Amino acid sequence: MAVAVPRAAKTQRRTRIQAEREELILGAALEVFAAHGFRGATIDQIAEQAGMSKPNLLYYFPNKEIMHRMLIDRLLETWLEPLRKLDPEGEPLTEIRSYIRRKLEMARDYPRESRLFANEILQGAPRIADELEDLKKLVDEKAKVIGRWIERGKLARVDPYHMIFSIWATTQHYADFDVQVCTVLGPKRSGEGRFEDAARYLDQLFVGGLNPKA
Amino acid sequence: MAVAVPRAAKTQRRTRIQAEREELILGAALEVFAAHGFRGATIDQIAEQAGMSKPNLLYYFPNKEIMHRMLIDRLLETWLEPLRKLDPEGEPLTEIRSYIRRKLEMARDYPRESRLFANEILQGAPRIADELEDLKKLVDEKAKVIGRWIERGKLARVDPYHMIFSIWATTQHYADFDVQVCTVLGPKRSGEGRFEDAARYLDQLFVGGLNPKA
DNA sequence: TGAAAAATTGACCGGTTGGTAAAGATTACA
DNA sequence: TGTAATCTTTACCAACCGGTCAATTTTTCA
Repeated sequence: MAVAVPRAAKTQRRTRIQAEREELILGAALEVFAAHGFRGATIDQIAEQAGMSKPNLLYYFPNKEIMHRMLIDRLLETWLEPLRKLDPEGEPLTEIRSYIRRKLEMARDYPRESRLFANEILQGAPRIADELEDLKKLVDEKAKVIGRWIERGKLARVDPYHMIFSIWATTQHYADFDVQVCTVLGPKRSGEGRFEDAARYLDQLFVGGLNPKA
Repeated sequence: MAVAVPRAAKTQRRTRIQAEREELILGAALEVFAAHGFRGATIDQIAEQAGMSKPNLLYYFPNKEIMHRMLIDRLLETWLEPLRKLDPEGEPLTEIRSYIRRKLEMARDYPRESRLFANEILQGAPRIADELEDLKKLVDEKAKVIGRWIERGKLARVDPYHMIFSIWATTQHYADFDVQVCTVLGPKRSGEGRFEDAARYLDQLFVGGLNPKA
């Protein structure tokens, strides 16, 4: 009789338990979505990971899509922060280098978020077409900045878009393809030090490749 | 009564229809697995893509795993060919540049294979642990070659393993993240010319980054 | 403390999925 | 041509999956 949908209660403020449980669930969902993709993840798995029953989980999030959507939204917010921080007034090569460093740190510290995103893009981004348009706007803006740097002779004459792609690709690779990276590096080199090696290498690669001397 | 399992018939050679149908099915399976991942793909989808009924498909491949396994095996065979071709006797920078070009061509011509592999790695490579070990051996071998080139002053002093990772990442990015690449480039630049632009950029990046002058 | 609100659970439901059984249609070939 | 092997289809099943319901337990707070 009584419609008991506290999650959707419009004007009602959230309980302490609500806030805690929602965080717990989102963490579990991130783990499972990142590991199996949207279709491959089951609500039961997420519930078990969160240590609760399926109906209990569904009491907080009415369905799978909403959990996924919330994770994607939250992800994009923090994920694009390094690119937003690219400072048009800064020293070009320094800006690019710290962008690369920050992106690599994110791959190290938030691999699940990276894989969540990769899963979604890989399967054609069916649920985030709008967000990709926003991403395009940000990239357009930053590509212009990079273009101006090039005009001023501060960087080699490269395509700014493909430059950004190559930064994304090389840094996120260490999160998305972690299993492959660790297997290939072998047990001795696949400790956390691999990120320092990667940072050193990428710095060499991009400094060499983007220096305007050529 | 009679066990009718012609696919598994040991010593019997394959029918013409068998060969045709198996190829048809594997093509359909590649399409669906690449788009949805192993778990996300359904036998019904694959059967429909192949234009036949599900039981008919299962007459040729007894289950989903076997189709997937066969695709992965076939994929790795051709996928690693460019790396195998890296010639220890060739001119180092030229060898690397053609390796990059070949990998980029594969991303352009076989994007489904790339996505199939990416899906598998992304989800922890549960079904191809053995194959990854073989991959490691090949990379170990080629890393030594690259190491010798560096010792001889033919390449900048970079980590060969991370160098290979960066080549994989930047080239496969154009297959795996195609949706994102096309959205960001916009309708005008996302034609097939994007691969030529990518080739030009990657050539600049790696030639600059790997030149031994520094 | 007590009662209302919030949180949790077990039982259940309709649809999907991987896979099977068995009978019918087609093809190869002696 | 006849028939045995191969191929295809219809009907089906058990397990799983997303989600609901109603009842129970726990928490909040007047």
